[in-house]
Amino acid sequence: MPTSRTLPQLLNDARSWFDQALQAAMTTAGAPPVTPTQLQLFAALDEEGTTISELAQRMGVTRQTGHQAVHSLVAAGLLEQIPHPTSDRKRLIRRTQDGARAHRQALHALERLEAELAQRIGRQAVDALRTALETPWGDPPAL
Amino acid sequence: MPTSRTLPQLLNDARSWFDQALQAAMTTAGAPPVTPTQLQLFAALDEEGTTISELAQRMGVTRQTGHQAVHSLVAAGLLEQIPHPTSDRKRLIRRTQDGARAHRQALHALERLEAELAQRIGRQAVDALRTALETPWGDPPAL
DNA sequence: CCAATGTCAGCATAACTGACATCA
DNA sequence: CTGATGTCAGTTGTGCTGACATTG
Repeated sequence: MPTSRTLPQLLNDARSWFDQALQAAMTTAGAPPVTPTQLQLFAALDEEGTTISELAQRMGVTRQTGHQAVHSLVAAGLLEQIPHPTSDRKRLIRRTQDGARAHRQALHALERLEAELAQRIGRQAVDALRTALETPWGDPPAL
Repeated sequence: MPTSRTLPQLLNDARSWFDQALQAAMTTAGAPPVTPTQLQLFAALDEEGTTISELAQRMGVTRQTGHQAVHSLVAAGLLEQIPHPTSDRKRLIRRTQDGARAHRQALHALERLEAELAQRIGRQAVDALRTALETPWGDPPAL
């Protein structure tokens, strides 16, 4: 018996489980395939609209990476860029109607997945998982 | 207050925490930078040597992806390919001495990281995390 | 002039599929 | 011949850095 699998591996497998299931759920629902990365972008948006720079900061990626992610979602018709009310330099990112719908569908699918997981490994285990992950871990240590 | 972050996001953040810390620990130790992906490859090896196809199966990736990962580690001097005793077609992958050393260092770093995490969020929370992740989740549901 | 913002272009990594030679 | 194996080549997705125009 080899030593137990490492936490990074286990975390990765868990993430993959959700990724695959979310993809499957969205495609069978005929919805645009929203990846968890894109879902994270949607979650970082607010209702009034958000600039790309602000969005990138919230997601913890560079401005350019944010730009690219937004660009592909604009191309897919799920986001739109509108002029900023007070500044010509800034442009606000907003969900289109299709985007808002896809966002709701994805969130709903995740809720069902979490419920399904609770049935499989126990509600208590899922809650403990959430709790451990939601507790702030602080900066990665240098040791 | 927006609804709580999704589990895939939380899992991703946790994985990133380990990734960054492991990278930092290895480079400050002067060791070859072993990514968690590469660590997973090492974990899939057995002592006698393993074929690329077998390795890829254990990692859950394609044969070609496995080949590529092995190739870069051979180039880095951490793995070597030796002829198979009974078949000319197969070639066995083994760790070099450097590879075995880097592997041990990485595993040790992860142990210390897990201990550090236990100090920050509690041993109980870390144990619960492990337990929830180690419980078999089954196949991703189709819903 | 300076700093923030958006954008374009290019690079790196890690996954994938396709194609092909080889050998049990 | 067939199937498994190793390999090469190309594509995709997602992150990065660098460079540049625009504008407050």
